[in-house]
Amino acid sequence: MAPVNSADPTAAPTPAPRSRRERPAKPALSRDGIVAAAVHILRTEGLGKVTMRRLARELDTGPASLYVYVRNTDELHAAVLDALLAEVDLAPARDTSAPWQDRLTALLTSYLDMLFRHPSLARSALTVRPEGEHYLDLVEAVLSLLIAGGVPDARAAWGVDLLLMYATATAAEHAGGEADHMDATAAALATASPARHPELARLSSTLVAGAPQARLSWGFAALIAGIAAAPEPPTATS
Amino acid sequence: MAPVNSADPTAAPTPAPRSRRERPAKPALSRDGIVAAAVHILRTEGLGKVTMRRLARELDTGPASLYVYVRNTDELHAAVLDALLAEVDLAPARDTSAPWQDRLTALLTSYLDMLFRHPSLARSALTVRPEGEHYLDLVEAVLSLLIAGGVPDARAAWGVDLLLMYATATAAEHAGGEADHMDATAAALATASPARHPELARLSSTLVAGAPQARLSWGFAALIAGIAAAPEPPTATS
DNA sequence: CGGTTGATTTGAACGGCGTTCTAAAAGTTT
DNA sequence: AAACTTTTAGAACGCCGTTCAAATCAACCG
Repeated sequence: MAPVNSADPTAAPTPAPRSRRERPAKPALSRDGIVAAAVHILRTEGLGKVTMRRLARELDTGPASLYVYVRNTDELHAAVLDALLAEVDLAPARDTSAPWQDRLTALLTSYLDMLFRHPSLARSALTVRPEGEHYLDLVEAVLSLLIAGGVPDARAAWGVDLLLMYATATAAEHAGGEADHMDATAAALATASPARHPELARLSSTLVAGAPQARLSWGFAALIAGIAAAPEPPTATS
Repeated sequence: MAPVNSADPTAAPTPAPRSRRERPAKPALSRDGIVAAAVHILRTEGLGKVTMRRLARELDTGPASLYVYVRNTDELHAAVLDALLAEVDLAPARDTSAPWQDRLTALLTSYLDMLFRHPSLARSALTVRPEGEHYLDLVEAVLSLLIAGGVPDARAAWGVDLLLMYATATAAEHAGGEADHMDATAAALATASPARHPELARLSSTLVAGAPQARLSWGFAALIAGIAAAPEPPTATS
């Protein structure tokens, strides 16, 4: 590993920034500012670098200062996720000219594209509990499309979970080195002996076949069909 | 450094083990032994503690020694996952007396129960690329059940992904404090104003309704139905 | 205007982590 | 017995989250 440090403190051009209170450019630390800086780091260096210490460095302060506005790292990541959720294009939900299935697929694809744009974020998107406004917007959009498609209330409500989870999990799965994943899976499949894993050996090529895009839209189609076709859930009042 | 090991199985009452070369009881470090110890830590302390250093302490050695048998922490976690995959009950795949859908649900439920038994593991199960023998067994079982159900090859092959991903993602979602998750989501939904989120407000109770078990089996049913009903994927040769 | 009070900011520290390097020990071959 | 290869240890580097008590700042009150 190269111990590269372009910002080596011993080689500071400003000889002695005695205290960081010298420079007047400090934007006065706020939750929004913190999240914005975190998003910037995410964009340039990935979620792995969105850390309290790195973020404090970016804001020219100490890590402890952040804890006034953010409870912990998980909450920070959740806030970043919600901020990025604003990028999702909700227009398909309102456009009434196309079939509702196509609009739903377009909406989910937009959500998924956002996650792909920031691969490292996808992993945490599954586990983080989103509470932000933008997340509610997304849920509302998916839900209203299902309702518009004539899906009964109960199935629509539960189907939202299914659809969003599928999109999120797909992004999370492809988060690590993309080519690696498929290659490794294919290699593992190749080790399947026809004796122990007959079906797997027979279909090994089909299992990994298809462009990601094709698999994805097929998955959406299958889910939408399944939600519409599944039996009505019990209407028990929990 | 404190060589404190209250739960060391080989705990020697010798007050000052000057060097760890004193005791002869060292089981001679092997990949299997390492994974077994890691599983033990997982069982007792969760995945968060399955770390190179903690594991080395457990094995009464230094962290560096482990790197001969395990490339890095991710690979260690993958090995632990595969080891636990052995707990999944594959019997439903062979029992030909029940309807295939029920057997498939039983199989997936067994897989999911394993993940619930070790909640912290579920999160990494999504991102980790499983290459072990037990994972192949599971895929083979699911695949053969779909084939047995008359699902055409291409759809069955792609459907396996869908089903396993759903189960894994469900477990991962419930990994964090379980009650917290539902409560927080419900609270977030409550903040939805009927003006901005009409459908969401209308169905807020339905969205979080139902026992986890009921939602789960409904999800399986929807997926299975969707896989069977979805259009045939393009038979392009990639 | 000075002083008090409460919020904000900060430096320092504690304990933990992954990983790599180098040297020592153990085991194996010649 | 000597030369080698593999396995094990020790130590270190640089990161991380989080907490604490002190310092600073800002507003309000007399």
